[in-house]
Amino acid sequence: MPDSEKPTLLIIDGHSLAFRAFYALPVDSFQSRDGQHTNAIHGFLSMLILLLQNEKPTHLAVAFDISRYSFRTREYAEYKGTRGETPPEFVGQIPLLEEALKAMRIPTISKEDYEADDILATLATRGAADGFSVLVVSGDRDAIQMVNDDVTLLYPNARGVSELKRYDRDAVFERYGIEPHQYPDVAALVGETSDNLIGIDKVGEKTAVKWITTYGSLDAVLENADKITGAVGEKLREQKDRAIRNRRLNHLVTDVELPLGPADLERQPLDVPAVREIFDKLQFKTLLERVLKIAAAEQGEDAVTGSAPAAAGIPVIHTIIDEELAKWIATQTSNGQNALGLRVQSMNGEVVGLGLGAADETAFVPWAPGRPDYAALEQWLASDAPKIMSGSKAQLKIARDSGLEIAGIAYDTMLAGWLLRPGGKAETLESQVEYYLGETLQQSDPNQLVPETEAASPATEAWYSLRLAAYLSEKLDAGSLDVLEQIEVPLIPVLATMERTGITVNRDILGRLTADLGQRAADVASSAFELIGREINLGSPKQLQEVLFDQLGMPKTRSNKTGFSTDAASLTDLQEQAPHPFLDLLLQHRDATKLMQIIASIDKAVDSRGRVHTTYEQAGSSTGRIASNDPNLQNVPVKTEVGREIRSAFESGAEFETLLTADYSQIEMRIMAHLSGDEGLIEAFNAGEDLHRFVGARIFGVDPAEVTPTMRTKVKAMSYGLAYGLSAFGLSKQLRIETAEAKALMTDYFSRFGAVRDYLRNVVEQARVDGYTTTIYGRRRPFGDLTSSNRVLRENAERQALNSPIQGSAADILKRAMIEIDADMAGMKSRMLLQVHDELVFEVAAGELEAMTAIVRARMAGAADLRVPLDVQIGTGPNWDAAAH
DNA sequence: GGTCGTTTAGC
DNA sequence: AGGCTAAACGACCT
Repeated sequence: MPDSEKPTLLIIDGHSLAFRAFYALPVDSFQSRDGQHTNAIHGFLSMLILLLQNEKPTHLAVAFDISRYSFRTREYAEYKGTRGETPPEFVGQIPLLEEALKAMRIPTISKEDYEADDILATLATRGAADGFSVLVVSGDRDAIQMVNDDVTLLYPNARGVSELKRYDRDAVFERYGIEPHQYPDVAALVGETSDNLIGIDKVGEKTAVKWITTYGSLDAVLENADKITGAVGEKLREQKDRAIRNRRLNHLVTDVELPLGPADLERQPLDVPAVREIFDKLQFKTLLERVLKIAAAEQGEDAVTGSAPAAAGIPVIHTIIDEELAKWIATQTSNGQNALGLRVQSMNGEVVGLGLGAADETAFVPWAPGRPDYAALEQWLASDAPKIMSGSKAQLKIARDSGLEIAGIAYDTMLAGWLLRPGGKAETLESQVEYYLGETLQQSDPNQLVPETEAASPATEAWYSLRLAAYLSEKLDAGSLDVLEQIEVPLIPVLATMERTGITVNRDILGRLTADLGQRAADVASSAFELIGREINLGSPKQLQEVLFDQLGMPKTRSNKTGFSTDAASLTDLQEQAPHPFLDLLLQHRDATKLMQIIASIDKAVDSRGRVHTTYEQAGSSTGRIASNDPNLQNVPVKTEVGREIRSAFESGAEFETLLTADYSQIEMRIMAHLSGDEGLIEAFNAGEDLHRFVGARIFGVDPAEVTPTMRTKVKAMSYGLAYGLSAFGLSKQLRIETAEAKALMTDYFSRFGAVRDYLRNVVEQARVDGYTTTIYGRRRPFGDLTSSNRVLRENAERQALNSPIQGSAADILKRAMIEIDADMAGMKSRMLLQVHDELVFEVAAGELEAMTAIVRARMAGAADLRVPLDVQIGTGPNWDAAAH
């Protein structure tokens, strides 16, 4: 086989190259945030990248010494004894280097009792025998002995690691005048200072080479020692034991037993997220880019075959417009069994194309009104045949708007990515391709009217969805995968339907409220301006600070980044310390304008049919909750009278009988009772009595009937605060009581409900060990800061960790209920409209109230099997306020 | 025009 | 020094 066709095995002496890099690069210029030195890692990796680019190895490994002790030091204690202590700045870089290599999926090999060079020699020998072209990278001169027709040595020159000198057979001969296999014989005679091997006195390289070329080998030289004249001959005869010992020690072992052979060292695709993580930690920005670039290039080369596709690695896109489509789908899915990637392309809310992605083929189907017959495609879309998508909810909605039904959504990479890393920035298909696969999804530049780059085809996007799904599923733990498949994916069409349905809003009510509030705001503002003698922007914290603290000379409130706080709590405090009518007016103004804002945000979202459609953010929160936006219908006011008037504007649709609301009472406390197993709390819920009254009776040692409203308020605040990691200070602040009293309240609470305290402590402790928390259904949330030395960061993380399983489990439970309710409602006219964390809102069609009540109650109460019952409160009425209870 | 900080509505 | 959000606004920067 010609050399050019042989696979290339590249093997590297890790320590030796890293050590060279350490001395070649200035220590001080390479440090990460936390002061970790990185010069050796940087030098090593940049050399590695060059090697990957220039040599394009098909197989690759890095060998490391385990310690400085080996069979050689046992045989000759002084071996390498001249080497001083390893510099402390070097120590610690090796594990990080190994971590980086692991992320790059480059095998590292070590063997007890042997040196890295023995591992290299073994791999080189076996590789050569197996038909590889072998490249050895080592800074140890003994490695020269490995060189032969199949093995080339790359040796760092004096300038460090930026250049490697290539020693093949000819180059060795040119440099030393000997064959590579003779090198150890020469070295045995000359000695090797760096290994503390002393050679024959007076014998230098010139003499040694002359002898070896004359006689052929060290053995032959020693046999003919008598013939060598002069003082050097005398020394040779005197000191031949040294040469023999040296030769024994500098012989590299070529049959070390290794866990991996050359064939196991095939180049693997990078673990892109892991590479990002470690390079980020090391702060290697440009190196990261270079690594990802060559990784992408390698991927491309692998996949390019025959007629090359436009972008590297991506299968050719078939544009299919006729009956071939049916055949293509049937073939690619094995008649609907196998999943395909699917992407709905739209323009101005209309479907204009569909992308389909299989493992090795992709297809694009143009879509237009008056389109050809796509019966097979439509049938496949509407069937349960599995589809893998990215951001499917929005596409599902658009498809439905265009009269296209999509069922069988089996996977959504956006949700999978979120479950893997909840709470981060929302991912897009583009960012996922970049982040998880290290490749680039072509995007048209949204800032250019005539984009220079064309966006990727929906077919390509569908193909990427498929690849991402495979990657993400491997990364997800069993619990998260379960949440994905059992909760999040089934919820997609339910949410899509709710969003499309929307809820009727009575704009007349909103208009009236806005007018009233506007009038009140204006009145309050003018009174306020009169009081302070000038007109300011009451919405400007900066101007308020001038008025409050400079003009009116009020005591300073707690400070924030821009000065002193003017929030409601601070203003209420001020009102007590330095009463002033301006404060009341300001609070009233805030109240009125806030409500006006919320009304405006709802009002401007009302569509031509009088309904507002929120968008649920399914993959955004850290805990598993759904968020609502544009407009947010999860923060519609309710606590004040005006708030309830706003809610009264949300009505059932004209053809419906009533609105129905259903909510869980104290679901988070019930989850705490379940998770902690606290007998007292469980009894409280099973007793069916008012929770806070029951708990208050226990804590204050009175009969439930004797629990005063004050006692109840305190207990309620304490109970709710528990799930948030509330401190005695926070409790005292909220209840406006002394810290000592708050502390005593907490002590009393925990003396009665100790298992709750134990549980909360345990959650944090477990999260510290695991690095994440888990909900009842297996949803995870990772935490890094629980071990932080920064107290603020650590304590914040602790409170988040103790809250997450509770809030997250509650979210899981309502989601499960929604899926079940939606299924039960099949064939009914009534519709699910809103989700507000622990509440669902429905509009009920005539004659369906009884059935709906039964379904909703049964499914919500039965959504979880807890040690306490789940209490569901249901109410009905013509509007959201009236339907509340 | 974009981002940060503050404030406040809900759970 | 209380967990999870969305949204509006002012202030500041480019």
